[in-house]
Amino acid sequence: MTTDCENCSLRRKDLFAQMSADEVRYMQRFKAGELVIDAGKTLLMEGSNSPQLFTALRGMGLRYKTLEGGQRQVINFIFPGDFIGMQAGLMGEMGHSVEATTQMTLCVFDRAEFWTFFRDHPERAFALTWLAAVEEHLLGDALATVGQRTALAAVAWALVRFHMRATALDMVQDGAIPMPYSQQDLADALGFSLVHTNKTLGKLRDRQMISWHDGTLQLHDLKGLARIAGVELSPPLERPLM
Amino acid sequence: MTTDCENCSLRRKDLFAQMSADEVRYMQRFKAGELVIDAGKTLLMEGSNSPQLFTALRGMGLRYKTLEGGQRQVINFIFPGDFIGMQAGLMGEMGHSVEATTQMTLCVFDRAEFWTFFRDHPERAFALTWLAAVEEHLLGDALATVGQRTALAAVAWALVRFHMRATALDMVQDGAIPMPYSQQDLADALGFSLVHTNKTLGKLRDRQMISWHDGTLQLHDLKGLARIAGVELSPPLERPLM
DNA sequence: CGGTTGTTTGACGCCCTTCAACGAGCGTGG
DNA sequence: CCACGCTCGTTGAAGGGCGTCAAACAACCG
Repeated sequence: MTTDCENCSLRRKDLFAQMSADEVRYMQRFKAGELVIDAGKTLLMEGSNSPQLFTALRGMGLRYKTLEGGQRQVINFIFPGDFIGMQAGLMGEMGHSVEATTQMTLCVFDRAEFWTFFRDHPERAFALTWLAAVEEHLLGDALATVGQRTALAAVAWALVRFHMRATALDMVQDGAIPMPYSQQDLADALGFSLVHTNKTLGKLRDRQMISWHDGTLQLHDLKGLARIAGVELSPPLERPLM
Repeated sequence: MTTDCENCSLRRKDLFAQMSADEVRYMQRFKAGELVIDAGKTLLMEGSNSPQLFTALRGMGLRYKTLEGGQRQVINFIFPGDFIGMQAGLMGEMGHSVEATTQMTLCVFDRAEFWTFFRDHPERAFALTWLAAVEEHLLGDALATVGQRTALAAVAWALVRFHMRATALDMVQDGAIPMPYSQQDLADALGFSLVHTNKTLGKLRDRQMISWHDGTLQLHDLKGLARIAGVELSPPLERPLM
């Protein structure tokens, strides 16, 4: 019993670009099924060549790379609506691993059908490229904060970004955001040690700008955080949904 | 007097994926002209919405973002064959600035024609998406080094990567690579200060692994550098040429 | 010749890493 | 029931990698 693209609640979020009825019908045909994966399991491995592509329907995960020294760099956090596996679909090899942080249910597409996108449905192919461009943009931002911002600014940046994305997906209730990730995950995303990340979060907590416990995050002073991060509080980029 | 795509020497490099004669003809029609830009000049500004797209034919440049504090993060170094302006072409706004480091000559495409790619030439549209996926892959690598590697490993990584790309483009003569960038550029790419980057380069020089002067870079111990960087010495990813 | 840009080196200090320890929550098995 | 192990968050102390400040040198140019 899978969700029809027609009735998919994700499609109605403001974050995602409108799709024509024709496009929706086409995606429905393209959809091979749904996959439920448990928390902590890995969906794709770096270097693998998966025959399937996914878009996250429910749940959250993360993309990461592992270096030779054993260090882990978290590339980004995966929210519902994110498309997963494009690198394998296009280049034949994933550049990072993907793992589920909570239980996730994913829309499954067959990679073999991927090519027909470009031949038969140019709007969808355009959307795919658009998506890749958005990811590149976001990765550029992440690179800039990891490279240039101090720990305090970097943590504030990550939390603000997280909040904006969650807000765009209507995941915020009474100012409380589901936050399934560990401080280690955040540390690995920002390139800081766990200890220092923890102490930096402590500073923001002492200033009563955030509270984060029991898998729930609250930002009590969004403007203050944005000032510390050095970013504008603009809504996230509109993006296509696959 | 512009270069015909037919005779473009870039197309013959191993780095770039083969194109059918049909594709070459189509790209030729798509090409609006050539642009020569002087060293130090800005080609695209962050936030701008350029009506034109480019691929670098000759010369080198760099992509960068500027933060509110005035810091600069270099996103990557631009080599001949790189496609420039995709973000503006797809999302309507550049996420970073682009500037010429040496004099550059660029192939100019009209953005308005961009859409016809997807409608009339699905192979080219596919190549474009492929290109975006490659960039995402490379950015992920960069993020991992900036986030996780020490200064010595990061500098070695950057030099090895630079060497491999230059080699794939036949820019190496007697082990000497043209290196038009300043140490400040490298520092801003890796997220280290100029002083510390300089001292790190000094260490590699003292070990007689590199020499870099007068705009020329030589790597005397590629394997040693790769070991310090913690990377495999694999050839760069094949990529499409626009 | 002065002004500018880029490289190099030394001194000093701090942000961040590492090491270490402790507590809370939570399953598992005695 | 409680002991036990495991994960995760928290805090303190010590040390080092890296940033900042400063100055000098070389190359280039008007």
